[in-house]
Amino acid sequence: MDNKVKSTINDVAREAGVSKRTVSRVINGSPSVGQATRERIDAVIKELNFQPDKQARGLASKKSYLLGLIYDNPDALYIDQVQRGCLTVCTNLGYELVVHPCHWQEDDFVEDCLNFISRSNVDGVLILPPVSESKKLASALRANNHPYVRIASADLDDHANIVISNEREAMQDIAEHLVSLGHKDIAMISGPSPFCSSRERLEGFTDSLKKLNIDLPAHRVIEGQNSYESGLEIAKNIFSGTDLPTAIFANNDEMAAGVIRVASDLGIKIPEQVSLAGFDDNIFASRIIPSLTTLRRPVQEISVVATKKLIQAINPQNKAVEQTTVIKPYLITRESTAKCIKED
Amino acid sequence: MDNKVKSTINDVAREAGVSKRTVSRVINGSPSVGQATRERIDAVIKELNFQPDKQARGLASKKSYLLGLIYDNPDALYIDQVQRGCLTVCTNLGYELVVHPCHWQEDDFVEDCLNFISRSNVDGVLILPPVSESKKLASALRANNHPYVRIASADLDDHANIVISNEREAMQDIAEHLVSLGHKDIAMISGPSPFCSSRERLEGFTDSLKKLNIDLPAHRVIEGQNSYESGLEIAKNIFSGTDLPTAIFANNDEMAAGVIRVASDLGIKIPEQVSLAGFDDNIFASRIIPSLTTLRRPVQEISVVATKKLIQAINPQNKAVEQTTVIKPYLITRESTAKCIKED
DNA sequence: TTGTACGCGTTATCAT
DNA sequence: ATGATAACGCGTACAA
Repeated sequence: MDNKVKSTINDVAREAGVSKRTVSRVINGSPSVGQATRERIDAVIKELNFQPDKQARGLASKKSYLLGLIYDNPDALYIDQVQRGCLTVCTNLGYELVVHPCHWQEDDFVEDCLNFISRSNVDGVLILPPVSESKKLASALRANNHPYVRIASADLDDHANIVISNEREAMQDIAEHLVSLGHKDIAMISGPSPFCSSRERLEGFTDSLKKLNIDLPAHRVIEGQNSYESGLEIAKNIFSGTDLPTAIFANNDEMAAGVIRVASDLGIKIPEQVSLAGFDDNIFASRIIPSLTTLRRPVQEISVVATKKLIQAINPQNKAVEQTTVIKPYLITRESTAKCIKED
Repeated sequence: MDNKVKSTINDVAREAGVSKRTVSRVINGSPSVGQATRERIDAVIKELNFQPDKQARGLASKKSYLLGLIYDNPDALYIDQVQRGCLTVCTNLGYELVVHPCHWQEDDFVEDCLNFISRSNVDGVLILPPVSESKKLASALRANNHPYVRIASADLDDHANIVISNEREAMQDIAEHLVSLGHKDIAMISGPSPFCSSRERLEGFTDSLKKLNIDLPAHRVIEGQNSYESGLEIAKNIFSGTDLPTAIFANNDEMAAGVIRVASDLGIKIPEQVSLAGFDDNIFASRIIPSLTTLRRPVQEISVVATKKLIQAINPQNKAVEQTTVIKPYLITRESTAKCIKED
């Protein structure tokens, strides 16, 4: 196997007895190449194990065949799934994935991302929540003509530039699930109010419950920070009161895990006394005791769609294939929710 | 801010009134540039916000300033930490990180990795366990002169090419911890025997216990698959027996989580009846009930060292700074281990 | 349908 | 210490 010698387009051209311009045409799938010529060149390409050099290609065409992944998300599992989904598309189309964690709360974060893009020469970027909610970043990218696709939980951009996880609608499923179990006094530990996802979930939950004739009063909504510690703190508050809700929805599994911990410490049985549900289907949602009823985003599917959109945005000449834009999370029922035993 | 126009080395040269060769020298820190010239050029570089183009640089110098990360590891948290550690070094030195998950059990995996390297033009690769244990991959890389650094749990390469997590020695800590709590009848759920890490941990545990005059008999060692499901299965076996061990060490937190689940289902109290410890300090180790005593690898620190080594391997002209090679995991004590109550 | 010639932004060779 | 000039591998007007 002549792996050692990297053959160039010139080698292919010489070997096939054509000019390198024609080889270039074949590589890039130009239609104006004779059938016979194309086959001959294809054969030589295989024989020589030729792969166009990304650097040279980039230098000449202003394309790097690199995609950037911008995120600032403590959920490693989420990131990992996004990366894997993304790469299934990338590899097929000759793209590579360059990762860029950032700190979106910091002042220079937009500059930092812009800097990353020009440094690395990525052709476009995928932006994960919650960074994807940044209006500033999106405008900056648009202003600099950088192709991008956001993954977010609300409809905050042109549909060519976004894939939406419809969390508002997904909340209907958990609302119906809890109500069908007989719960009427339900509490919600919401996420940080600046996040779209928090608002979508809170409003989706409230609305869905209302449709089922259940009220979610203000005192039953407590804002958390989406962290385990925050879950601990709020759970202590809830459980120290005299009238407990019969069910709790936590904005994510992290906080739900905090609730489980406090309940366990206080001897409160989940789901016997209080039902509990989370959001994410985080890795420990199925491991924890009791295992968590939760809503799972089809993360990998979402990132596949997003990557396809991004590559489409980078290559506008390919006529736009219609792409999905909205994907709904779905309910996973486990041990932490059960029939409400409280009498009316 | 003239962000829009990307200035080139020519702009800098013209503006500074020198040839571009000199600018190039300044960029690359060549010593043979006059003090005054250097300062003038530096000023222009700042003024024009000039950044050398990676593509062009790569084409000319055969360096892409891209680093590859090769792994096949279900533990997303581990990967994420590696990436973050790696990037702290990368960003400072002008490198970017390209990720490449692979399937190291498959036949063409070496070829796939080689392919990735030539496709992406990465200057070198970081290899994570368990892929890092592959002798075939390492030889192939060496044969093709591809710089690489492995992160592994045993001393299986030249110290310039490896960072070792000394798990054998770390096992001494958990052994001492359990014995100091009075445990004498200890079981171990080991990892898949083909993995170095499994062997290191098993032998390390056995030896450490022996030094403490505790025997780890063959029937107390059960081989697992490092998966939650595998933990479930083995735990069912152990707990269905008549004489239970007083402590169990599981090769990772995933399997330990399985043990906790089965114990909970069977009404066996951890740590009251059986102490339990894991390895990794996985995300749920601190969330699960009871929280897990475990061994944590300083993953981020390890990946920082590994990345530095890799960049050093890529640029051999920089005189080798002495680098750490061995880093020991450390014990984290939580709820799942307690005093042995069983009488002698 | 195919080929020629040049340019992309940088590094490297060899002078001076 | 500095500079002219040729690579590097590929894409692309323009020509044929």
